[in-house]
Amino acid sequence: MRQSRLFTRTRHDAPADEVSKNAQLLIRAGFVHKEMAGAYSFLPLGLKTLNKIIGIIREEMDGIGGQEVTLTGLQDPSVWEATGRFDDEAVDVWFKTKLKNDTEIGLGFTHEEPMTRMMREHLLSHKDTPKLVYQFQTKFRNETRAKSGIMRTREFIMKDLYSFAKNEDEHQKIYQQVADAYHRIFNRLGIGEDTYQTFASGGVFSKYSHEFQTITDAGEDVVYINKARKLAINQEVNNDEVRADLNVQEGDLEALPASEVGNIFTLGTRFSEALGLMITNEDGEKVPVFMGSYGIGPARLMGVMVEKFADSKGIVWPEAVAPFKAHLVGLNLEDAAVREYADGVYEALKDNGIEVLYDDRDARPGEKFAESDLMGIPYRIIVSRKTMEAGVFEIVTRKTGDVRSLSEEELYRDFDAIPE
RNA sequence: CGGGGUGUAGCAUAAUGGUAGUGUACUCGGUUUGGGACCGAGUGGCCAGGGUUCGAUUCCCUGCUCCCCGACCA
Repeated sequence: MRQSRLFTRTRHDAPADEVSKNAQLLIRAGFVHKEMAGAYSFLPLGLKTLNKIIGIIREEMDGIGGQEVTLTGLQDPSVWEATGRFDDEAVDVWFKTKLKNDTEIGLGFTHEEPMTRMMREHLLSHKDTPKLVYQFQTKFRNETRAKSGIMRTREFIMKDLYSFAKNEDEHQKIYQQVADAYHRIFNRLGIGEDTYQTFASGGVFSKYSHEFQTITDAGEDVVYINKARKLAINQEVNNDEVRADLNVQEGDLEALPASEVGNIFTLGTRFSEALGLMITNEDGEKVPVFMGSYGIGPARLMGVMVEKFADSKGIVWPEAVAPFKAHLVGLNLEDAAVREYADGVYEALKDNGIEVLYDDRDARPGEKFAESDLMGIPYRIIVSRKTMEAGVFEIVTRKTGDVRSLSEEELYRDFDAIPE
């Protein structure tokens, strides 16, 4: 993409009403726009990154047999009343509104109820399980206090997966498969090292649920971690009983701030019983489906990555999620020969399948470098009169600042092999 | 939801009971051209409603907004 056509601009100063690093940098770099408290719009660069995160999650969900759907965000109260969750006393984050005919409806904050009811039409036999169904869908939560930039908002896309098993044994296998997929996702996003599968409070059907907590100073939670064993316990369940269960001493745990980037939860038959999602088992008996739910917030992940990887110059994206792999920065473009040369490099990079943002603007070098650093694209390719005459390309790795010269042939052939 | 703040130009900020200054951004001209350049000229602003006052951006009230701390986050 030609930067001269990008409608967003960067800013020197962060808006005064943003305190979090993620929002400050994402706004300064032109990735997001704050519409109101807890509601952010995604601009071209931000949407590219968000979609890359979503793409990775989607690949891993598909990889374990997940089938993607999109449920409506409008919620029928009757299905929620069946589980007692339409009551504002039971759930305090509801956004509710009314149809023109005065019928009350809700805006979905999660989708267990409608998903469970919908599946009544499709799951009838134990032969119909296991099934995994997921979506990337906008959730609305009327949080009393939005905070931490894009990490805690009132409207956000969530990947929510629901699993349907014929019994608890089958469910446990799925649960583990999803946990494994989550680990792969966080590894691919470059935060696997600092992301812990964390014991958290369970429910009626399981003693524990699991959160995936990424260590970051921007985190809202505190988790107790034993790094050697890759073990973590959420503050809310860090007690004698749980530590005994996990065979860990209090003194071996380190309290660290963390952000919850995912969770996996055994629902059991709570929803299937309440909503009548029954299947016929091998013995001809009607039994409720054994369910699980599994969430990941792509935008929160994006915020966590900014928080963890940014440096004093700006954002540093992992290659897997950067809006572009390369930032082609053209200098001396007022010289028609250099511009023609740079344009050619841009076309060649695209022809070689390299996602590239081409700074083709007639701006000064310092400004271009500063903006490039702010945006955090992993590799900067500089072309100028100097590099044109020398017949080389100057490659700067954003993360390390390493500079190297490559020939044209090396650039196109070895780009993927450039070490970080 | 409890407590505390906040609101001035696109953005960041200053001053002020007598209609507002600076930086940046933007426009134009000129000089520049490998780390957000320099000179000159220009455009552009007091959250909303009510009150006090000769006069309110300023003081008071109400509302709204946004931020922070706490609670909450199934």
